[in-house]
Amino acid sequence: MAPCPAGDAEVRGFGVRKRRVKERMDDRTRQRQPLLDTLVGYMEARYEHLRALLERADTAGGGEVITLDGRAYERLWSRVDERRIRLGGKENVRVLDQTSGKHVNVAAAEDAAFFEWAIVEVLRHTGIRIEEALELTHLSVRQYQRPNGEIIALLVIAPSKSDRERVIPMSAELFSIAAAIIRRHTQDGRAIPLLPRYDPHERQASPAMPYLFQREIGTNQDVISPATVVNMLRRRCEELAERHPGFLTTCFTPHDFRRLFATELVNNGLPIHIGAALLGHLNLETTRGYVAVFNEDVVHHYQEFIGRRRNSRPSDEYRDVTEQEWSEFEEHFDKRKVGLGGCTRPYGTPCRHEHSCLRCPMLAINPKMLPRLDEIEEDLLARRARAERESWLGEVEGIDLTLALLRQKREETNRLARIAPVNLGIPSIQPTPATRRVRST
DNA sequence: TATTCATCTCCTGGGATAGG
DNA sequence: CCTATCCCAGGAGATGAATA
Repeated sequence: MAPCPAGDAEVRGFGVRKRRVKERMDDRTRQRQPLLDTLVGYMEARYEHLRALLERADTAGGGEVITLDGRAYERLWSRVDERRIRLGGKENVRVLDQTSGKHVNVAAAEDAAFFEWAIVEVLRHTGIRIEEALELTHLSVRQYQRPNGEIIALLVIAPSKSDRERVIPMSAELFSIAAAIIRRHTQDGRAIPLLPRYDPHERQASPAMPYLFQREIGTNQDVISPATVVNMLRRRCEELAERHPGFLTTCFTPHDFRRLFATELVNNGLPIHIGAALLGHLNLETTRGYVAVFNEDVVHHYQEFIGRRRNSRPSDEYRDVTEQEWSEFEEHFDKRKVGLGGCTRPYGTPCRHEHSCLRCPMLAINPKMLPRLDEIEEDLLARRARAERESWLGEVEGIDLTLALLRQKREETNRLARIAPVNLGIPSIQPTPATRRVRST
């Protein structure tokens, strides 16, 4: 098609309309940003509540009333349950929620709540598109070894919009979520079931793969569909609206987490081209479009970044990430060294759990840290013996506490190592320039 | 602007349950 | 054991946003 001449009536007003659309999306993100923590907290609390309820209702007899977090539930028992047991199965754990008067299948509700929590966590920690999230498989969780021997967990995102796969380093939180999903699927010692997934865009089913977001609905094992996630988020936001007025007019969609992720990254000082690599954008303008929410901040960061780069390489603005920049990004991990090993939280994000390294999930999952734990234990035992000789009672108590945590950590590490991809025969990868660089066109 | 893709919405079907 | 009903996930078309 021939290009339209400037001033053509057909394109007049197009720029204005684009700006209005952009303003609407920015406003959407601004509205949701302060609500994110509430939503995340609610999802987590809801899962914890149902998990505890399942634990207690499972052992309760029919008619027994269970009180949990101020809510009363009556354990139900029906003829169907007896029939299921007679047929060699297990009864459904159902309760009557005495507050709402509704029947709840606790086992199903707990399972749903787990995956609801997990998908929200994955979306907000990775900023990936909903389809990419649902396409994550066991094989997407990889590791690669830095030249210094350190292992970094990576998430391989299959392409959905562009045709290039991308690899993003996993934060401690993200890895613990992935491990929780894998652990849930493999808790009875079986591998993650291989399932085909229907792709609504391609209109065809994929080959059978160990999808992470799959669950049992009735007798069917199915991969969770995008519509399910949308509906789930709407239901949860509606529930929250009863207590939190902010949710009365605001509902989250999966894509909102992506906008929030992009905004947070850039506001935390991550160079925009690395942000683009993490988000899988081919064009920096796209990333800028996502994050130009807090305008002054972003413009400031962006100008500063462009300015620095102009000084060193005046004529080459939209270039690939250089080896040096990428190493700098990687070296950031080295700056996060703590007593017991390495903390691989994302670039530019502060740790909210200061002095809690022993309980940090990232520290537990790296089996390479085990010999180091042994060394530390020896050291602690020696210090304890001395403290005891000198009758420093407070010190002995403190060391005992640390020792207990350390042993718990070791046990956890061994347990996780059995299910973590590290030991599942998944090959390590060295990312090639093709998989780790920003492409600017 | 053209094209691709995300989201919404409505319909269908299957599982769970209660009651006969 | 059968059937009615409810609930919810999945499928697919429609609509509009995102992207190149």
